[in-house]
Amino acid sequence: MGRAPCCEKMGLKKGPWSHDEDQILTSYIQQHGHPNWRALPKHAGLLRCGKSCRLRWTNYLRPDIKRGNFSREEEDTIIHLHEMLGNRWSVIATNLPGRTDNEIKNVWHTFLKKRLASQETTNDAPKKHKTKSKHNLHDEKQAVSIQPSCSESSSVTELTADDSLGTDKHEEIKHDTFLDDSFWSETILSVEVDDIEQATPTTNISSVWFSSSPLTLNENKDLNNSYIDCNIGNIDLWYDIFTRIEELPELPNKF
DNA sequence: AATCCGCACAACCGCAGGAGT
DNA sequence: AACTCCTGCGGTTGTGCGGAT
Repeated sequence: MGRAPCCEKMGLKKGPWSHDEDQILTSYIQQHGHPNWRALPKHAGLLRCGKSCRLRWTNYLRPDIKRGNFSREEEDTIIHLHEMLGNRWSVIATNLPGRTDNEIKNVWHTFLKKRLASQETTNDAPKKHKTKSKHNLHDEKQAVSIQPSCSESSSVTELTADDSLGTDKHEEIKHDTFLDDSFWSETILSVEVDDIEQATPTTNISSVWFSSSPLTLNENKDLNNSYIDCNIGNIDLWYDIFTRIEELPELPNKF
């Protein structure tokens, strides 16, 4: 598994993409697709490395990219998924149609910074946060409510209203210690994205997942049937899930 | 009005792992 | 089995913008 040599050739352009480059890349991919990213820039006549082209396409030029502000539901989804999955941005992105992992990662890091800052200031009342975003990502929420938006409070542990996990907010579950990627990708994340989209702001994300799509822990039908319409806030539920998972003999033990 | 500062976003970098030979 | 190539992912950095001073 060697490392891909990338961009070390002299003459390859780096930095922000120009409109012309975007046009060239877009038109080329629309005509030929992108079977080989490495060869693409040469064939398309771009002085970029394939990696850069792929990134530009997937994060910006793709026609299904959803631009603009994150909705409250999307933010809630990110928060919940991050709580469960950690920094698996690509997996999180699969549940947010039109959003890229890079975008989600950026959003989260802004949350995270604020959370860290808020932790340092203990449990003071939410400080008024100045909005400086050039895209005013969260201005809408701030305009309608003095209460901190999730982007302001940002901390998973500060979620309250619908944050059922908040009942256990001081127990940060380290899923990585006993679950591997396949579990999440095959189980929770097998959800139809439409389910997420249909979720109302007050809809509990996890109930959406579990209620409308079958769990795929094929070897455990009991588990499959037990948690339909379950609520994420039921800590007994999660305890039960995790204990059952640990009982699954076929799961690889990487640890 | 000018400067400073912080935020948000785009893009880059390096690594890991799958696929092909 | 071993090697190389390619792609995907996550962390990090650079830059521009806009609010604050």
